[in-house]
Amino acid sequence: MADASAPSPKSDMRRRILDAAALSLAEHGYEATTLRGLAAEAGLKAGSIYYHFASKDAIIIDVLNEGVTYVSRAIEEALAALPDETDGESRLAAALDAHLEALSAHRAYTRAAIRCYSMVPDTVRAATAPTRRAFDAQWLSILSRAQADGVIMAEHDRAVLHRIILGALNWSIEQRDAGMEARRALAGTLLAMLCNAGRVSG
Amino acid sequence: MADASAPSPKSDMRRRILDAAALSLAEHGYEATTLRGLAAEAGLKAGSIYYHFASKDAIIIDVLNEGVTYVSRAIEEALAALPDETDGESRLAAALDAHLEALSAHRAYTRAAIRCYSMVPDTVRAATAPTRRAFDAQWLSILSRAQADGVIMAEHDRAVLHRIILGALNWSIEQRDAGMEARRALAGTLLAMLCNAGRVSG
DNA sequence: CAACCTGCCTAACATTTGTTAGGTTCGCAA
DNA sequence: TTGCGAACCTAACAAATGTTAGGCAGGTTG
Repeated sequence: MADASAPSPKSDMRRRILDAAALSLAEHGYEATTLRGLAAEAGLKAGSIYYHFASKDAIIIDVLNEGVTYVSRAIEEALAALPDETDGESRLAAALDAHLEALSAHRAYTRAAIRCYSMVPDTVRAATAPTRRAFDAQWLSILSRAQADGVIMAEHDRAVLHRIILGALNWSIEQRDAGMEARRALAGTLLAMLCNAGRVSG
Repeated sequence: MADASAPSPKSDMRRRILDAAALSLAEHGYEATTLRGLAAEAGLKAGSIYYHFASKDAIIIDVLNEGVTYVSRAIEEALAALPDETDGESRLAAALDAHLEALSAHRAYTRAAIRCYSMVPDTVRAATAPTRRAFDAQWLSILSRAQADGVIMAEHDRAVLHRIILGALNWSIEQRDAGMEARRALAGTLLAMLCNAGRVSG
């Protein structure tokens, strides 16, 4: 269950630093996230952070990767939990719900990952790019299957659908209220739009 | 036509500073945007910026407001240019196109406005909030009319539709290719999704 | 010529940044 | 008791930040 890289929870300080970094990144961005600020939030002094991390960027890399991984795993597990005979529309609905729910459940990490990726130094972006590419591939695969199942019309470009879905879902982190009611409404409306697009006019 | 606050173009330095700020904000964010960096880009020294602006935040406020205003005015003018008998779906399409085209045409300003708003100091956010509220109202009004015209089913919450549209459209600024072809595909697919949502399953 | 304004510059200020070197404290092992 | 490593601290470093005070060249106006 636990991370392979952390065989025993000798100290939770590393996690507290990551949590503080995620929160600061999500709210104030990369440059405004300072080691002294993180230290104060986590309950130690700035210099001590270097016992747990090699540099500021090493912290940011971990936060950004975790933010994407949370969502990716949530979708993967939600789909894996479905019965084999689940219809295509329900599978798509489960993916949308899982994505939105993960965004909300780990808001600091996901918000940091979404909003800070393009403002971060090249070295950090390079270190987090593989995780993001895998996540993109995951959604493209979902859309591919949805089209194969006839849930979404095949004439729509998957890359375009991908951008619309990602944009619509990820935009929700800018909103104040991330309540379950708002999430259901968003996922429901988006699903209806996806599943009916082109059926009438086409 | 010209700004009331700038009766004559005695110097273009103010605009060059704003352009540099928009570019820096769009690419690197608020804290990474430094007065010395802007000065170097605009072709003067850091201290001289204070002849044109009262502070760093005064520059940022202007950039963020302009970014929103560009899109708002583009939509307003596109709709005003339509014949009175234009059908609802064409009106909605024109709004989507104008929004996307304005994002691309003034990419630095619009990207700065979209990505930096929530990372900026409270004072800056407060100074740019009215412009954004007016823009929100503009889109809500468009959606309201589209529902009245029967283009979009009335049972969908306008606020939810608003978030989906804004998210899908604004997400496009993260992409490398903002070519006209990609814009048309995005607007076309989104329009199809909007106009057909619920017609079958409802 | 003198006075003045525009537009820019230089030089400094206090503060904050990431980072490092060199401790200190504490618990566990031999 | 001695030794040792984990976990943290203090104090400083050079560099960069927004901002300000004061000055200088050049054109316009009296």
